[in-house]
Amino acid sequence: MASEYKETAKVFKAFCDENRLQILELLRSGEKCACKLLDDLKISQSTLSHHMKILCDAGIVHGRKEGKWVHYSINPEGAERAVQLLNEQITLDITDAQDASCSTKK
Amino acid sequence: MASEYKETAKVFKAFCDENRLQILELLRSGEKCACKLLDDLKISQSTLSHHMKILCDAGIVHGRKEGKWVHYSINPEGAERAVQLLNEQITLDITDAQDASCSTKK
DNA sequence: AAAACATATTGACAATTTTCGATTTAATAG
DNA sequence: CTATTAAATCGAAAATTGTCAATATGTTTT
Repeated sequence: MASEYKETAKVFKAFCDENRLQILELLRSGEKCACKLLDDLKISQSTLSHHMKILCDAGIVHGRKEGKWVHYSINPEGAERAVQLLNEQITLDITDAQDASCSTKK
Repeated sequence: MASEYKETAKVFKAFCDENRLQILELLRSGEKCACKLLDDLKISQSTLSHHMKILCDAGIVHGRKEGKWVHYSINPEGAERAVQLLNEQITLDITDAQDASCSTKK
């Protein structure tokens, strides 16, 4: 259960960097080649590659290799999984016993 | 639009730390006092306070002060906003012109 | 085969985040 | 009013993350 946290954190880290959010914005209009993404971003090629790895490892983005190019796109299954995971984090659990008392008594 | 990214990132950062994920897990069963959270976590009081600030600033958690205690709970509106925001990041935009070509021609 | 090109990897450094102990603030209890 | 208690803030250290230049890898073109 403890290691679940690490995996969960990994998914949401995909959305925690401004450059990655901009990359996702670019991919929302459809599949894009890495070289196209690089044109629109103010980062180096190696930095882009680093961010694409994080997005892919989180399952949010998929890379399709074609010759020397890689075409990236949003992965619908990974995206859906992220939404589901987020819902799990914030949905109240009505089955658990409610113990609202302070550990230090009033 | 650029600063939108920062605000978006701030929300998802709430879900990117293992301790914060555990805190949310504890809050899923209902409102909890900070002192109660501290009992269940293996972190110092100041570290807990730091994480609660991040969760509250992201709008995911709400703190209710009662005397010298603070009772924390998941904020349903903030949680809903996070889900909405996540959907915005990953939902394909069918209105945008699709230009899938490489910037470097084949 | 050699040159050119797109992307990935490496290594170093900068920036940010997490953590804790010490202190401060604010509230209650004696 | 003083002591005690819960939580926030501060300052510094440790850990993680983001960044780039240089280099490596794999592919295509000449």
